[in-house]
Amino acid sequence: MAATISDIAKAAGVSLATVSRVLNNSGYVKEETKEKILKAIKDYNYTPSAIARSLSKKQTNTIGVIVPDITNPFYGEMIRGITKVAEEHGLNILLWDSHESVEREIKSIQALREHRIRGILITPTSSEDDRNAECIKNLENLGIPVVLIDGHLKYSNFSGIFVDNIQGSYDAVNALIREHHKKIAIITGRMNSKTAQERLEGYERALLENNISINKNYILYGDYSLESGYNLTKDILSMKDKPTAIFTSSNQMTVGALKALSEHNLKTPEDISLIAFDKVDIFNILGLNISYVDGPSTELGEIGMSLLLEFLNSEYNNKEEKKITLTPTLILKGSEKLIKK
Amino acid sequence: MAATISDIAKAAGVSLATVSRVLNNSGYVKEETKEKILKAIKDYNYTPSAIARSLSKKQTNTIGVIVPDITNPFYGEMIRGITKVAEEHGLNILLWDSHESVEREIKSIQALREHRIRGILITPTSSEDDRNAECIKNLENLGIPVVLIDGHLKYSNFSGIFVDNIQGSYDAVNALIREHHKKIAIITGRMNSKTAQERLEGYERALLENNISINKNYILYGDYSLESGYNLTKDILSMKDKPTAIFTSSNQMTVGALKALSEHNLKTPEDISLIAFDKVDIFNILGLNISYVDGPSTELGEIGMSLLLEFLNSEYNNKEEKKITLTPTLILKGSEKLIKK
DNA sequence: GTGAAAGCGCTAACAT
DNA sequence: ATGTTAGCGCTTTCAC
Repeated sequence: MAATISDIAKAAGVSLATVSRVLNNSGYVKEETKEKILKAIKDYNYTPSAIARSLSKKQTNTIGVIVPDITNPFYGEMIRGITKVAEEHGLNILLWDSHESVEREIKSIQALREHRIRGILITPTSSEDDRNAECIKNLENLGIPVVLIDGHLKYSNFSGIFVDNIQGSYDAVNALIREHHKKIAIITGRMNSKTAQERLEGYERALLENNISINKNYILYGDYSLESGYNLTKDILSMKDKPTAIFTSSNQMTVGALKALSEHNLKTPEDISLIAFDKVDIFNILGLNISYVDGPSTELGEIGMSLLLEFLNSEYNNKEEKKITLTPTLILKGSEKLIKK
Repeated sequence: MAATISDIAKAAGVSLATVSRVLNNSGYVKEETKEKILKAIKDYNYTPSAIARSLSKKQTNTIGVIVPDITNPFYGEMIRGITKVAEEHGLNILLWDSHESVEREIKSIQALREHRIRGILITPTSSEDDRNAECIKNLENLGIPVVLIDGHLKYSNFSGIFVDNIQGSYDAVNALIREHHKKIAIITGRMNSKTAQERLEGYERALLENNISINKNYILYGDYSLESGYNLTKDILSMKDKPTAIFTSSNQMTVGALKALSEHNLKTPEDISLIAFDKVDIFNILGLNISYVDGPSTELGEIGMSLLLEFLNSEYNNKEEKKITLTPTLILKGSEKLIKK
């Protein structure tokens, strides 16, 4: 159906090679010949086939992106960062949403491999599972550079751009302690995620450095979903020795926590204090003034893509791994305050 | 770097054709030969090239998706719907974010054309611009089926899945009128969008049917951005003859409106009533109880993709256009109430 | 400046 | 049941 390069060659009365030259702006072509070819291209509404070109060049111009949840604006912003940089370099994005499932992650990687992507950007769902790590190691062995964004893999010798989760939650919990909170609960993620482990670590470190002993009951494990944040917060609210503050370690769980508070007609910080990891724009827009640790979503995407470009441009050598860590900023809005009653 | 089909053939001591047969499960292959080939595939960590396959078959397995704003969860959910159905049929998604810009939309379409996508799903940014319509008409002429999702194009003879915007806002405004509101403002979208036009039309129709004359001052034109919702709401609040209710016609603008209200320390419905078009999950989670017209995001994606599949499976004939319209549901939460002071 | 021809990795007749 | 071969649409040497 669509015109091919030889249709154009025929129409312009030249050879394929010449058409290819004007298509790629390579080699010398007489101005007059060029005109003829350009006209034929227009007449035929011709667009070169990236497929044929890729096969011939033995290289595509697409990169693969795998995120855990496309409906989470955090990842939407990350993708914007990625595409911004990718576009500047003529790269297309093949997108997959893993739905926080390692199985789907692996399937996605397989599909991307078939498409001979130049490189891959991934926020892995689990850092404790052998399967995704192996699968991704495979890519590297094939010479396909991999950049992790804000998430780790087992055997962590992968390049990537990360957020200093330990520092982030350490700062957050310290802010609570400075307000004289002693009973601080944390709602953290699944323990097969290094991110969750680190956020917990920052929490514990802050407590210990301040000689506050760790109360296991105050450590609640969610799964990054709104529901888990909601349920765990209800659990917290029904404790006999109720915490005076909650640290929620992901945006969806924070929303769930606030839902629970709202249902109980509790306000922050009057009734209970709260600091969140990750921004939820709407909170502050609505004047809720929730303090939070700001993980730079768009920046993660931009820097991650730039890192990948470095690998693509240099002769890629999977021995030299490169890790960049961004330190998140603690934004205090008032919800951390301890209101004496 | 990566192994090819002939590496496998050599390793297994058979011809390319036989390997191809087991790869595609076509034709007869002796069980024993098959075993050998499968083993070679494993040994070489071989994955067939979708590129080469596409070129040979003269058909890819990717479809293009263009949305106006990937950071908007509405589109995230829509994409989930699309990918769910696409995956079941072995289709990959090449994603583009138009950033609400026709120029970017056109560039995206060009990139997708180069990749010889099977079909395209698009939520166009403007329905008044000749350029995107022409560009997309072009695709159809090439035999590439196009499905619009929740957005129109100039010369509207395109297939697609839509939301009954007129009915949606008609219902919403009627609900306000039933509460005895007479002064109702609308914050609608850019007038180059048919969606915005329709939402305005429903508004006007409801007023007229109830013998409420239309006050031009109460019709405010935004651009779907949070900022515009915010600014226009501030404008409303500073009117001498202030409306008693606002109808916001997109989720981001609703957030902006609520930001303005919150800054003015105004509550809904006590100080001013409000109904929104599109759900903002967080509102209701936080107990804000904002009434809204529910546009079914995931469903739009699923049905849109299914429609595209129909076109792909049947001999595609661009003469028979097919439009499906979903009627949105009005969800009343209380924010529409008129509180007498 | 331009053309001829090989080759990219695969599929699909057509042979055998 | 398996092999041979042409061809998909393009790029890229190498000639001329």
